[in-house]
Amino acid sequence: MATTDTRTQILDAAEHLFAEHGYRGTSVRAITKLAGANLAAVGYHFGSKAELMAAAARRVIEPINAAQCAGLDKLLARTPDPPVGELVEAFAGPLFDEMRAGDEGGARTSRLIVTILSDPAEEARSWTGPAEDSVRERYLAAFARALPGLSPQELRFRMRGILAVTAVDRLEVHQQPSPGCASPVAGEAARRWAITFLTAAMSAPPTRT
Amino acid sequence: MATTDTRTQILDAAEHLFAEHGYRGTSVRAITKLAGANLAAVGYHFGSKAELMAAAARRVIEPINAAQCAGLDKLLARTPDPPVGELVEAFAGPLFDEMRAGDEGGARTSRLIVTILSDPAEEARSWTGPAEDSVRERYLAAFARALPGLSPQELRFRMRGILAVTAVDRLEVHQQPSPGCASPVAGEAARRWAITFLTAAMSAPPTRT
DNA sequence: GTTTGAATGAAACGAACGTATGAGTCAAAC
DNA sequence: GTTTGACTCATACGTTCGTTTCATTCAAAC
Repeated sequence: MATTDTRTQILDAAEHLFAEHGYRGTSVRAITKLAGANLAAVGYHFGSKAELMAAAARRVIEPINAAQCAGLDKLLARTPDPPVGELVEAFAGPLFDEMRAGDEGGARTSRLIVTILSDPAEEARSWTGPAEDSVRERYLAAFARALPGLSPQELRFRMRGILAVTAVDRLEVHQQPSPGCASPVAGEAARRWAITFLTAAMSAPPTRT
Repeated sequence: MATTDTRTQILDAAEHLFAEHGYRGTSVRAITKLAGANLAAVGYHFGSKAELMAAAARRVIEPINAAQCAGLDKLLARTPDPPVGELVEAFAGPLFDEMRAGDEGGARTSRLIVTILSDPAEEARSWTGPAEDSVRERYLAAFARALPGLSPQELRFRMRGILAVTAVDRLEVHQQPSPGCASPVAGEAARRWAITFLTAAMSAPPTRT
């Protein structure tokens, strides 16, 4: 118990701090201090700071990946050609669902994902496993069937647009709290706004060349 | 000339490195080495690393801000209620135009903007002047007229979505080059894809509550 | 009771960082 | 010819970083 406890507390602290300050902006000392652990514990349990980041990222992303995968399976079980809106919801929804999971700890989950995606540090891009790629490719194929006439390049552009928009609340968090607008717009409202926004965007007719 | 030359070369190098590796991932030593200048030159010409970042950001953002402002002026001179598509183009267009400006140096311009917007370092958020806010507020008002029935909160969400999507190519650059898809999709194609994508997204009916 | 091995703790290592200092350079002003 | 002031340079300072080392703790196995 004591073993797992320290490991888990370090992971929790790392998730929190990496999400808030990025990879380079977070020191191992700050993580162990927040976790109430010794400085050397990171080296002992994870090997290095980069591997700790990878472990924290895996722990956060795996359930989201699984949910995205299950959502697509459910859709495809019903019809071989799901409509765009449902594909968007199945893909983008889990990113917001995780936000509501924990009472308060879940809020930083999606922030960590976006931090990793946008972190300029090289260490943040080395750990992506084949699971993420495979899910993305499956959605890509489903969207391609739902949006005939769209070139593969433009489709990929739009897929990346989905990821970018889910990053939106993080941009808000990083900026000074906008006056006159409650910063935590509640995960549920943001989720539905994003799906509205993205469904319309994905459904746009191909750009004429 | 020699004075301005060193200052400009430092600015160029800083723009390049900040865009690629972020604020914390870029050392003053790396900047001065790339610029062919002495380490102390940063302190002399700019005062500190944070002020250098602010100067580099200002140099990049000011022309974009001016273009966004002029574009809106031109639209409003024609009609008091411009359509959504033209508002999107006037707002998002300059972010891509700057990309094509320099032969190759312009490509990093928009990347620097996104780096600043998404950089977790506190220093990256302190310098935003009143000019940026005023332009954003003017567009906000114009979009509000073009999209009646949209709550102010959802409108702000969508505005942030525009910024997020223009960040899209940066996410691509940070990831390993996607196989089977030429990474530099040419600024012009990305520009038109983004405008298609965003016009449809902004034009979506309000999310029903 | 002794041994074992995982886990923790305190301290230190070398490297890299942002910044500061003071001497040196050089064209223009006088 | 001298002085001035903007600029560049080599170097050093103090801090913080990721990592390593080694002694210590402590429950379980023998």
